[in-house]
Amino acid sequence: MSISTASKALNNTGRMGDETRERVKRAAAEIGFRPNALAKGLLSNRTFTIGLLTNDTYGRFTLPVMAGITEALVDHGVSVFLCTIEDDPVLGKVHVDALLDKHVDGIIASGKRIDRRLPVDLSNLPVPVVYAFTEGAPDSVTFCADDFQGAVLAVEWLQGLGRRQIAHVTGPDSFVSVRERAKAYRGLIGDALPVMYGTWSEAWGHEAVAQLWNAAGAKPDAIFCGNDQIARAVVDALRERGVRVPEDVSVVGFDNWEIVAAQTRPPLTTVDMNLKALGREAGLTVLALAEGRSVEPGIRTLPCELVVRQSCGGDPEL
Amino acid sequence: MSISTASKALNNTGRMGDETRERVKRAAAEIGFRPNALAKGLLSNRTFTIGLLTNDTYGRFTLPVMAGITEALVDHGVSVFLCTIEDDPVLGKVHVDALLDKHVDGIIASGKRIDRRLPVDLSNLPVPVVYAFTEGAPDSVTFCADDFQGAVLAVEWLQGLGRRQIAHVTGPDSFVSVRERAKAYRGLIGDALPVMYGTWSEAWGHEAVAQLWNAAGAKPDAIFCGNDQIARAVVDALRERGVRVPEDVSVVGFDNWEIVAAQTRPPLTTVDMNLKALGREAGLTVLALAEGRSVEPGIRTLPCELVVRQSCGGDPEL
DNA sequence: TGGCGTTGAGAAAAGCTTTTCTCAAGAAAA
DNA sequence: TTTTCTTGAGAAAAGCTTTTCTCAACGCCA
Repeated sequence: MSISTASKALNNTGRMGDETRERVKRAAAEIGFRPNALAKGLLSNRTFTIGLLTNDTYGRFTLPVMAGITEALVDHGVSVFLCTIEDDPVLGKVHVDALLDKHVDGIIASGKRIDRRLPVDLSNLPVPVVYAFTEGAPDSVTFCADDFQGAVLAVEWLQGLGRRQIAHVTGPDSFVSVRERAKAYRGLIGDALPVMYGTWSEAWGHEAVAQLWNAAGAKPDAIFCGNDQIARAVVDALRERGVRVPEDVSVVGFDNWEIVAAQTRPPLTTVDMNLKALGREAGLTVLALAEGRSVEPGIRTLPCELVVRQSCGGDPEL
Repeated sequence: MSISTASKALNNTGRMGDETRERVKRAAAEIGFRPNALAKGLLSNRTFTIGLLTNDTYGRFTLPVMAGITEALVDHGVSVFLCTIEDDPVLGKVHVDALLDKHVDGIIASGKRIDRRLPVDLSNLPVPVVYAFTEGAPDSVTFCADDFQGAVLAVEWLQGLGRRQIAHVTGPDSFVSVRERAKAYRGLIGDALPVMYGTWSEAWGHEAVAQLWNAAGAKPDAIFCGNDQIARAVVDALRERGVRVPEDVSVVGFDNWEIVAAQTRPPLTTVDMNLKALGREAGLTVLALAEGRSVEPGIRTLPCELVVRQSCGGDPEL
């Protein structure tokens, strides 16, 4: 039996007797034959591997993205190299070179904020590059969450519950995400209350509540927080002051970071950025590019959704 | 110029004039020549890739392990496929098959607890397998943290601070880690106080404090917690009761999960399992096996270390 | 000057698949 | 019976490196 005949039998190509084809397949199954992906890749210029580059050490954002990528691509036989490059350009180059040497079919760049670039140059690479949750090069394909729409979702939810004095405690206004969310908030509630910018820490959540409650005048009946850590601290701080959540004040977070949102007492209603879906899209896109299909460049924003738990009141069934 | 001469020039092998060698190297650098790793792998049976298999969705334990692996191997030109297989045997097989097709040099299995196996059969694979923070097959190489020693570290630290009534609030006793830590605790403080088994949740931390403080008799002056989430809840619960940490009660956690330990008020003194070092060792070991060096099978425990913050008092400088 | 050793460089094979070409045999048509 | 198709199967090349072998040329010694 010649090698070429066997190859054709297994790939259902070429012309041959059905009986021959079956016989080959049986024999192959019997000896547990595995075609060597390296040889195949050498020939076809497709390795069915991609690289995921990130500077997100804790995997806070990258892990959901990675999960989405894998979910979308594992069925296509694609495996993913995860490269955590911190913010080190040298390390970045080492990893990118390793990926290129291995002839990955494409690279997805990810990160921990959408207005910063990875410290590596990904232009003029011989493989397609897609950006997910990090700033992309001009004319590249970039996926990110719709911060504006997410914030609208949160604030409208609070308004729908009858809340009118809605405060906004958020992160540093150097973040585009923060400014987008603040803009959406402003658009819905006007200029009655100031946006409270701070750091992404629990300490700031406590501090902000202190500022709000120590000030003279009416207190907020709802607080829209820039992330779940702040929200958690806000909830804790309110409880410590004897303010009931959600009866007296509704609190909504951002990120749906399970590990924080679900452990807060009461568990947080929060905005989920759908990072997994974002990863899925990015994975399918880089695959399309690898297969030579053309993809319109530009920034694609994916909608957020609200995950209702108990920190706002309202009927979780709705 | 023949291809073979060029190859020898670039690899500093073969015999040729220095001038020729230099000329080849210059030319290669000029055109940005990259040897094709696929072709090289086809020939040498080394792909400089390994697979990391895990069922730890949140990356709580796997990410530090991964960071260690990468850190140890990136210098050797090795890239790592990360495969999150949840607890799905089918998904596990899909990923393992994909890895084998791609001829990874080895596989590292990891997980979220050291007394459970991944839902995949990794015996009789054509590549070496190393286990890190998950239960390994018999006669395999397995790395895990020394829970007993870590617990000793924690309790002795409390004792060194003069604490005598040390409670132990921990997770379910179905976990080997929990039993190991409890055993170490027992060995040091005797049977005076019961070990309090519960769940790995903040709720349990609150509940446990309630039980301890609602009971009649003397209160503990220290609490050794089974993980940082419990420790955080314990600290919160104590504060809510007006008990001062660390003045009245010292609290020590386990895991050194930055995101929890550093945000707790006060920040947690906690046991670090050195997962990064564990990953490094696992990476170097799988590399050694891939290179044909022989490695003694067995379980290797790596020592934990105590990270001193402020929840115990004592001088962090010591 | 003939033989031998050395040195530099090229040829060829191996590693594994897939694809394209070629070819032989058998069947159908003339 | 001879010619023409059709069908099934094998040969060969390509994809890229590395390694082993071979070979030509040159210098040196006898």
